[in-house]
Amino acid sequence: MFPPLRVEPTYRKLALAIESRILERTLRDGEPLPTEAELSTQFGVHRSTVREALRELESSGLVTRRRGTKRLVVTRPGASRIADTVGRALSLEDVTVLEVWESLHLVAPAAAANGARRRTAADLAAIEAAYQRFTDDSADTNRALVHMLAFFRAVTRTSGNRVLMLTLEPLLKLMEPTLAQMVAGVPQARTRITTAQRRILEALTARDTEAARTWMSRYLRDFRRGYELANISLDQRVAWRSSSR
Amino acid sequence: MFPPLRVEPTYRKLALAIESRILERTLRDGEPLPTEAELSTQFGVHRSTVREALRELESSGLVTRRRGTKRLVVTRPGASRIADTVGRALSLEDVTVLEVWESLHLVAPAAAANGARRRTAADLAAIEAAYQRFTDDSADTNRALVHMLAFFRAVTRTSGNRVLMLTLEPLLKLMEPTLAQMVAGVPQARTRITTAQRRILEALTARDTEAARTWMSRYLRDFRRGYELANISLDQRVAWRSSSR
DNA sequence: TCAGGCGGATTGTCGGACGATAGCGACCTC
DNA sequence: GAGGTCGCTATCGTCCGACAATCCGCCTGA
Repeated sequence: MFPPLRVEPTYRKLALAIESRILERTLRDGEPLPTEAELSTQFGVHRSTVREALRELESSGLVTRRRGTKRLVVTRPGASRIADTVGRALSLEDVTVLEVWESLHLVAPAAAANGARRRTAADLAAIEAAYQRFTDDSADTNRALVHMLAFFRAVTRTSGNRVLMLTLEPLLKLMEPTLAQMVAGVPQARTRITTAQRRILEALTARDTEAARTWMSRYLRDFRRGYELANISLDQRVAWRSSSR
Repeated sequence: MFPPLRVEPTYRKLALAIESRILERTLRDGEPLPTEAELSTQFGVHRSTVREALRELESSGLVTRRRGTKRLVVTRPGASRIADTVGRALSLEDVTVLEVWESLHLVAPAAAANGARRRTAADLAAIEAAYQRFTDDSADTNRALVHMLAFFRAVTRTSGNRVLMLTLEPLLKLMEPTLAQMVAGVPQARTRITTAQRRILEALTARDTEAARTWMSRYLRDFRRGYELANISLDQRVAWRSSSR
């Protein structure tokens, strides 16, 4: 038995070659990539081929172009890019709001509980800031949403677990549309959100693990109630609008 | 104040155009993409430009080439592709084994608990199959690993939550190298794994939510113990080898 | 020292070419 | 008629070369 031999096209080999340079840190975050012409001569292939490889890397977020600049620079695919990728995949799978909610309800309370132990003063300040912004500036639904999401992020960050942070991101993005609908449609939502956020903040301040978990959990369960009140079915598919980036 | 106007290059617009066709299901899963020449005339751009756009889509997994075939077909980015993307990102962030373990310890027990309620007979059969394969064929570490991962997947599937399944995938991939090290280095590992898996299977069979959660949790905690015995530091960065795909 | 102008370097897009091969149908054999 | 072979054509992979737009660094002059 021979292994099925696969001849990868040149552009793919090229992309892999550059990718591995980035992964092994030979090319480091922030460094500019060689120019297309340079790569073309170095690898001994035509510039068109180089460009195809570059598009591949660009789309996976390993290289990006800073606004209004020409050269590509090496970057790490940030949370928001990953969220895009994952969110798109999930929406193509016709994942329901319920599934996303469940996952969020799994991640966020655990993160909060973890955070209650390890949160720093800076973490707390960030959470408080998000909380304040929500209470001060939640008249506009979109603004309110932004602050809510920021609160989630800030709380999750206290867990010190970057995997959780990265996991959270697509969930938030997928929840956003229905969440907006809910906040807009349920009058008492803002008050309840404020209360829950305050309780969570207090729990984190007091380093009370269980309170943090519980209140985050209640907070999220309240969302479900809100959905019912706003007549949003949890069985509907999540919405997705591809961010042009 | 004007919003910063950004002129996207043609290849990007093209990629977005095709992507949105896929997202809105005008182009459906499995359908072949038009040929490059066709796209080139339809959009009125040069074929090179089309190709750059296609590379972008290809790298994001929205279109793929079936082995030994020419035409690109529309596909949904599968779990393993997502796992690649996420795993790469996490490894670039120098995420530690501990962080991944924590996340796994968060997801898997919850999935098992959920699954205890909704598991079907087919689910059970799949889990049992994975369990059997592990007990029968765990002499070779790599084989053992494959079966272990299959067990996790099968259990998580019972939760009926595709978000969890997708979340699990990168975690497994990131754990794999250290897990292999552990299984290879700790003689009693195989026995303990067998036991834990059997308990989990039994709990799921009996629809015992709490037992399922507990045993999965213990199972994972046992990994930590194994790491200690095998002298694997949880603070080390996760390993990553990019799968050529 | 800093604003502004200038030229080269780099990217974006294009036209076209050519070899390799996957896909497909015609044709042949049993 | 089923199955296999042959050859054509469409399509992809790669290359060559060109040119406009524009970013960048340098130089100059106030």
